[in-house]
Amino acid sequence: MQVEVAGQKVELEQGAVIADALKSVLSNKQFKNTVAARCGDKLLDLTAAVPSDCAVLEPLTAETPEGLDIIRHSTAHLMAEAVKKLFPQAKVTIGPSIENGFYYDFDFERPFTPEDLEAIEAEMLKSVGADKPFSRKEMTAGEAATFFAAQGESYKVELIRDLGAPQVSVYTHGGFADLCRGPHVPRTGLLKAFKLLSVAGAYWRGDEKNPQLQRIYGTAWANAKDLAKHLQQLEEAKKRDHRKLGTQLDLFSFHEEAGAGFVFWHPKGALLRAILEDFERKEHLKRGYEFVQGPLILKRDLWERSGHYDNYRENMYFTEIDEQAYGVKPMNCLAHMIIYKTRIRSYRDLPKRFFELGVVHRHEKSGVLHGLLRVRSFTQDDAHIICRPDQLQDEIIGVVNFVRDIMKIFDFDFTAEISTRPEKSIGSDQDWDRATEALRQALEKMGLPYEINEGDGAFYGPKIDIKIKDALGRSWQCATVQCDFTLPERFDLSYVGEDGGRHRPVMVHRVLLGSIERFVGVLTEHFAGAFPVWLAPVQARIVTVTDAQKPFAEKVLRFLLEKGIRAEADLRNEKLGFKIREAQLEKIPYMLVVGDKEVEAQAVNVRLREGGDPGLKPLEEAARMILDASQEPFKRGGMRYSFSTATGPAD
RNA sequence: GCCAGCGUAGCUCAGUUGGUAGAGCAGCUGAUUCGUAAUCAGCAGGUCGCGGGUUCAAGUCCCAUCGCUGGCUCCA
Repeated sequence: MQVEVAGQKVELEQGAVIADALKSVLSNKQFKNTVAARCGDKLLDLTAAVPSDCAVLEPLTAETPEGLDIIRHSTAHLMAEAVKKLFPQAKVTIGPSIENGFYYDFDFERPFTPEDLEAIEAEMLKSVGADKPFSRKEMTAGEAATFFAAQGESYKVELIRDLGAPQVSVYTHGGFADLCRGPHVPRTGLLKAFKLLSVAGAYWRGDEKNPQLQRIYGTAWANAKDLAKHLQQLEEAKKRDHRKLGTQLDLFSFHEEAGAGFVFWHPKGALLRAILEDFERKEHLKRGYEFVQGPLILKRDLWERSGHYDNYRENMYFTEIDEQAYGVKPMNCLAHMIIYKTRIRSYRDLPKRFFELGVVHRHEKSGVLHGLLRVRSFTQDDAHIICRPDQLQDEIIGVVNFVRDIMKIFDFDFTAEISTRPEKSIGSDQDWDRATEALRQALEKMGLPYEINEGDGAFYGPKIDIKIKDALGRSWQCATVQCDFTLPERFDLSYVGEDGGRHRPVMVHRVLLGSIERFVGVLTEHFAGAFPVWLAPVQARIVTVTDAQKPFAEKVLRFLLEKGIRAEADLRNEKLGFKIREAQLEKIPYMLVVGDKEVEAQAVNVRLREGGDPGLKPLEEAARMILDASQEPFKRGGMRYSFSTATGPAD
């Protein structure tokens, strides 16, 4: 048969081995770097036969994403071999490749220690040195089950049973055998650049009710250089960790004596929040939102009626006032619905867009708290849009547009997901289908790529989740758009239609930044603490050279403050270099040096955080420079403010 | 909540096999008046997260608890 092998037409015999086929066209060096092969969308072991329907056969090196993935997965096998050798009682489960590396879960009588990891790593290196071949063997499911049962590998037996396939593959290298679909590198000698990183508990099949396994995480790369680079990046990421920067920049703190997951905002952090909040208020007004505000606690009866008590109770705080039970709000929707219901609404009044920077409290499990990114008390930039069913699509598009504009202003990339009905939920299948479809169509119309997250919706409706990444590449949900046909029903929301009859509106829950706390956290890491001028709590610091310039420096400060610039003056009796250093460490965008020359010229000497040095500038010009810079993201943003007004259908 | 690791001065960290706590920075006082990332000197600062226990003796060992970190599960 004719096959195009690595770009060359080759005549192969039926059943020819891939490695041989590749060897015939590749140089020795190229072949040595080949870890597997691809035929169409199939990834294959080098030891496999060329499939009879294969037209194009490509070698995969460690440099390709697929090749790297195979290296990582193979390294997981290598680790499992080492673990079984050192701890024969450990049972193997699964070991996939993940971003930057791999993990493998073991059932073992005790947790692995850091010393164990060292021993395991040493054992892995031995196996690499021995350069053992990975060999694949096909077995019937029955044979494989018997084979693994004989070794006491009960998890593998369970996997074989659940796979339900008649035929399975078993890979062996050295004395170690593992059930796996493959493919793998041909020899352990190809796995050189890896490091075991940590141990963690993980539930079998990700279910809390299952036994907890011992998971070992590792990272693996094509070569030592890439590995070193990655480890270096991990170090770099630590430097931009918002928890560290939060202390360094004096933005916020946490206090054991006050309670876990509660943020204390220091002056600069509180100012940063306020800047974000002002920005949001303005942008919401431009888009036809109205401000509302409800109380922090509401009677428990209301939470029972809304379904929160049944579905969200374990995340709520409760209290009692005058022998009456109350719940602290974990969400803002109830107050907004109550406000909606204070009068009869006409179809002409819709959509109503109620916005609130609402403080919510959620009892998150202790183990999930994480700096600002996961707290127990936070402020949502929350809105509820109550509209007619025929307006739903446009409203969702409006919100997604809003999200896109905002993310552009902050210079964030984001990914979108649609989450569908979870097991624990309320409402009819029909409503869920309609709402899910509305969300899907909105993203389709806007041409945004998205993934489907089955069963991950809120209990009252499906949602679009927008995620952005932190310094370590972990994704955090910020914006979310949730359709809700259920709460309007439960709270009997209505509007009077053109026909004079009562109709049921639809409600959209949505947040843009998600929580101010989380957003500040991600923002801090995104900019490594060097906030753009429009967000920087301190935009300019005046630094004097000696005490002699104090009066002029104070004059400059008043001038800048009057212009609306967030400025402060460092008048301390310290050397200029020292004051510059401090301002630099505080990541203040503008340093305005004032010495005798500047007093003489009635000007300031501008130094930039980024390093440039615009030099001597008259006060007016310096102020304009700073104000211009703080407008920069809005100029490039291209915000869209179109929205439907609440006047109903054409008159 | 679960698994593991960690909690020493405001911050960053030392502290030997158990022998009774130390540095740098920050702070305070004084000197210095200086041109773009650290001026010098002195002083002060700790119930070693909190509570039990073992021991002649605990920052060090054990138990419990609170908190933090990395995961798991869950979520904005």
